[in-house]
Amino acid sequence: MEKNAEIQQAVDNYDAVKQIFTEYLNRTKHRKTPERYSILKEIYTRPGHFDIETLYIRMKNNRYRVSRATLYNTMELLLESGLVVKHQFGQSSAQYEKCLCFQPHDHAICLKCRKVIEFCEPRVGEIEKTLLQTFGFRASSHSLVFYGICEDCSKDGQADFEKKD
Amino acid sequence: MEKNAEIQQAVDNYDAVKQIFTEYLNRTKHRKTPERYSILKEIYTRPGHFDIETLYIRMKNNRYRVSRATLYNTMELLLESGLVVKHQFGQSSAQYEKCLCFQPHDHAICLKCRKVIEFCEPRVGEIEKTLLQTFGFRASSHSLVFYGICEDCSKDGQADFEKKD
DNA sequence: ATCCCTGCAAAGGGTTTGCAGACGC
DNA sequence: GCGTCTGCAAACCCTTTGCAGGGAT
Repeated sequence: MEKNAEIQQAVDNYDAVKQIFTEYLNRTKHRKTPERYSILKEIYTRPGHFDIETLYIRMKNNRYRVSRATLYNTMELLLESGLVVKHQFGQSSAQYEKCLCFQPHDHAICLKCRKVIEFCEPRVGEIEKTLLQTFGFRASSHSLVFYGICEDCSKDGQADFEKKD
Repeated sequence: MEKNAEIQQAVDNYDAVKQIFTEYLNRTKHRKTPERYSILKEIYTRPGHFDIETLYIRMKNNRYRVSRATLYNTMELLLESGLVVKHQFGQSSAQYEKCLCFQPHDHAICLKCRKVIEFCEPRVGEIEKTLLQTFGFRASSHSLVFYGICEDCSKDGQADFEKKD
């Protein structure tokens, strides 16, 4: 329980993450370039989801000079090292998220304000078991996304729905 | 129970679907063009998932003349009429599937052979309820996809894993 | 000094759009 | 005949690729 909190804190700490990344780069014989570390830093010092274009703009505003090509390239390494996860919500551009993958979690996206809610769902694990029993399918990962209306937007526009009695 | 079977048969029947589509076109004041019906027919007389390019080739081989633009356009109508659902697995092209949406279902995709398994999961509905209670989020739809190795591919390549005792 | 990595720009693939002609209404 | 739908091709967006120069090792 408290161990999880510790881990989570480590995740938010750039130095710890930097070390993990360095080990990954050493292990896979990739060069430790300043661009790669500045990208990692930018990702880990900001909360939430982001796409490549957003990250590109953010880094540009922070006086870093990185090309989109390098961003795509580096995201690949971060994905493989498990420091980042990638989501493909709908048909728009891919969304990335910092994560050490200790806790796979799921998402609910508001169709009005595009807000993303994150939550953990142990029952998904049970569904996985059923999948194995029924089809012999061994799941290694999953994606669960709910689309709907969040609480705030529910209050705003659909107040009439509530009155219905 | 048996009613479901009846419904399912109706779904597979082009004439029944044609009528539903016609009603939709009337209701929404869209024109009933031959292209739209031939697309609907092509979709409903073949099983499984497909993408636009596959559908385009298939129709070309069947002496139908439709452009990709019309396919995209018509898919939009079929989506809105509930006769087709759209999936975005990964970052490749969108996958479509015939469906009257009586039974929303989920998918498991084999990372080796790309086979898609379909299954229904009532527990997802329970997760939806939790989402409403916890965050006040009203889900209107969802997407649940498992990635892993199917039974067949498990036998092929990972036989060693089974022996482990 | 090697040769991987970077930045730039062009190419690529899927989807959308603009336009002129066709045809459902 | 009016106004929408079609086919074609160009435009579009996100992502990948090719190439020459630069920097990590």
